[in-house]
Order: sequence, then C-alpha cells, then structure tokens
Amino acid sequence: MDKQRHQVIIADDHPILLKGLHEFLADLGLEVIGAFHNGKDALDAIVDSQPPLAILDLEMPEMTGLEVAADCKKLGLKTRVILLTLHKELKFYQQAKELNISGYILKEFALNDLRKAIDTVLSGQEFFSEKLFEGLKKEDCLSDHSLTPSELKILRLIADGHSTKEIAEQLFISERTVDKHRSNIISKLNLEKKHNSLLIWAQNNKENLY
Amino acid sequence: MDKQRHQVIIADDHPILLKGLHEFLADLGLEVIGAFHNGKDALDAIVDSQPPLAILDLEMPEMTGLEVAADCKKLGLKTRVILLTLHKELKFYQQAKELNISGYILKEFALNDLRKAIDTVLSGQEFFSEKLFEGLKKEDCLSDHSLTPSELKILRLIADGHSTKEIAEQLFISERTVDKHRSNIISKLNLEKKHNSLLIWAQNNKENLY
DNA sequence: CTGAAAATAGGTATTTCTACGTATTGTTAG
DNA sequence: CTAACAATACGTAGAAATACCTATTTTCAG
Repeated sequence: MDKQRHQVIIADDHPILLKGLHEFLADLGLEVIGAFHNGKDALDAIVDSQPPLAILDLEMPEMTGLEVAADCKKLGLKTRVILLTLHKELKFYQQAKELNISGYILKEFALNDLRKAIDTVLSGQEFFSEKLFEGLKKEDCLSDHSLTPSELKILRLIADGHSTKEIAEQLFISERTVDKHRSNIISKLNLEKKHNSLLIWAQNNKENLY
Repeated sequence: MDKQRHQVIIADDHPILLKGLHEFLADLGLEVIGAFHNGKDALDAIVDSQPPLAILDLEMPEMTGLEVAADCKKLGLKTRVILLTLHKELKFYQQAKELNISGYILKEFALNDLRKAIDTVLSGQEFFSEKLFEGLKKEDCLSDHSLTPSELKILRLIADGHSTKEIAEQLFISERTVDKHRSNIISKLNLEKKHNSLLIWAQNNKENLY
C-alpha cells in the first residue's frame, strides 16, 4: 500500500459495517474524510472535497451507490468509486461497468480482497473480483440454457406477472408467437409439464434474469 | 454500561461487519474473546468459554445464529444470545422467541441501539427492538386481510407452486372447495381479476406467509 | 450465396384458474 | 340458544396456459 495519506469518503447505511470499514481503512493508513449513511450526503461530500476514492454501499437510502457514481461521472469528477454489495447479481455488475465504477466488491469478501481492490484502484486500474465472475457464471442458470434474446425478453415479462396477451400487445407480436416462445422456453429449461410451471419458475428466478 | 470487562463472542460471515462489531464492542469496554465468520466455530468457542454474551449473525455458513442459539439452549449454557440480522421477517422473530434468544437487532440500526441492547441483555432482560415490531406490523400484509386458517394454509400451498388439484388431494377436500377458498382469498386481498393474479401474489409474498 | 437458427404466425385440444352463483354442515361468540 | 362465520361442496362459464403440430420470413455465420 502506498504510504501517502490518500483521502477517502465512505458510505453505508449499516452503521456497524460503516464503522468496520472506517476502522479498516484507517488501519490501512487512508484518511477517511467523510463517513455517511446515505448516498445523498456522500455525494455532497464527494463534490465538495473531490477525494481520489469513494467506497460506497450499493444499496442505500436517498441515493444508491450506483446513482452516486453516475452523478460523479456526469459532473466529471476524478473520484474513483468502489462499490460494496451483498449481491453478486449480474444486472448490477453490468450497470457498474457502464458507469465509472472502478471496483465492485462483495461484502462477504475477506478484508484482504478489499485491501487489494483499494491498492489496485488507487493505482489507476480496475478491480472486479474474480469470485464475482465465478459466482455469476454459476448462478446464471440462463447461460446454460442458451435462451435467445426474444425468449429472455418474454421470460422477463412473465416474471413481471404479464400474461401472454399482455406480452403480445407490448411487443407487437401475435399471441401465438408468445405461446411458441413460452413453449420453447419450457423445453429449454426442462420444466415440468404442468400448468403455470413456467410462471412459477419465472417468479422464483426473476433475480437471475438480467 | 457496566464497567466490568464482560466477555463476549461474536460471529458474522461479513468480515467488514465483524470488524466493525469487534471495534464497537471494544470501544464499549467489552472483551471480545472470539470473533468467527461461521456459526460452527462460534458454537465451539461458546461451549469452551461459556461467556455471558454472544452476538451472532442470523445468516451464516455452517450454522445460522438461530441454530447456534438452539444448541446453546440444548446444552443448558447460560450464555445469552443477541441475533444480528438484515431482515425483519416475522418467521425469524417467532423462531427466536421460542429459543433462548435475548435480543434481536437489525443491522441497519444505530450503534446506540446496539449498545442499549447489550446493556439490557447483560442486565438479564430481553431486548427486541420496537422498530422491529413496527416493521412487522406494517410488513405483515396478511394481518390486515384476516384470512382464515384454511385460507392461509391454501395460500401457502399456492405459494409453493401447487395447483388446485394438488391442494385438494393434499388436504383431502374437493377441488371446488379449494376453488372457493381461492376466490375468497382473492376478494380479501383485493387482487386484480386477472388470470394467475393469486399465484403471482403468492409467489411474491411467500416470505410473509408464516 | 446458402443453410441453420431464430422469430414470426396459425390451428386444435386439454388442463387449469377464476368468477359468480347456491347450499349444507360445523363451530363459536354473544 | 342462535346468529354469524367458516369450511365444505357443486354447477356453469370464460379466460389463460400449455402441448403438439405446421409453415413463412429474417437474420446471420460459414
């Protein structure tokens, strides 16, 4: 770790976690110039002080970590953002890649991983934990079934509780087409030949659909 | 806070949180004699040292906080257990009440709340945060609709993905009866008059059904 | 360019879910 | 006790989901 006193702003809505993070960063020799329990306050502080690094919880009241990062990018700040999260969900990861997120760490990771991430990001590189990707591959049941884009689109609408008719209207295609897609999806997912099995599956796996 | 050096064992699978908790307890003057990232190790340590207090995460690998508490009770240990959790779900709270859990705190609570909880529990009383109860009342959508026991039973089976026929067979009643119950449930819950609306509702609210 | 895969659309039939009735039997609180 | 409620059961009907077909048009890689 660089011995300079790098400044950092942190935010997490869980006080215990915020304290743990604060202490940990202090141990590493970083100077925590702000610790907040919501995204809005953190953003204000980041805009004021423009520190080289901000470590933010993904899920926070007022503003999420992603939203804060988006605003930082919009404002052209040089502050690098590492996101902390409980979830290794693909959708967040994809959103993160589109913004100026420099790192993405799961809260359950060892402190060592966090230290590595901070080193990497402060040196100007990106850090996306390998475990994060492993997890994605394993948890993304969709990748195994090679659903087509249309099938995936329809699956998401089913997960949102839409009926075949609604889906057809929304996508400007025939109900029969939707039927066919449903049928294909059921085959690919190897679902029971039972009523509503697709709906039930979609409802239970909606988190993995993005 | 009592100035005695009370001993305490802690466990949480999130390292940052574990560190935060450790530091916080140290600040309070407690002696943390063990910090673990899974329930099993924590239980072993509790059995060995029998401290007056253990603060455990509800969700951990190997053993959950509840399971550790259950074993402590089974072994007749005098160690009091405070559970930390992210979730204010009714079922966990109810389980907690049945065991020798002395406290139940949401992780998002202020450190002050945690301090109060520790004081209370170490003085021999129970601490279940008021906010926890508030949350329960509001989140428990079922209590508002006064579903009958049969209706609730059927609703749970629907949430488990069972069809009317399966439910009828399982409960030894006619399909028509199940139909009628479904109909009544839909009325009470004020659901849309749309196909599968009950199924979708049940799938999305299965956590609140116990 | 050509062939494979995907998306589109339709037909027919079955099963399931739901609505909206009625009606009988227990149970239980006032 | 009795009136209200819950649980039970049945009928009819329509909407929706699914299965199992065929068939055309697009798209895209080799």
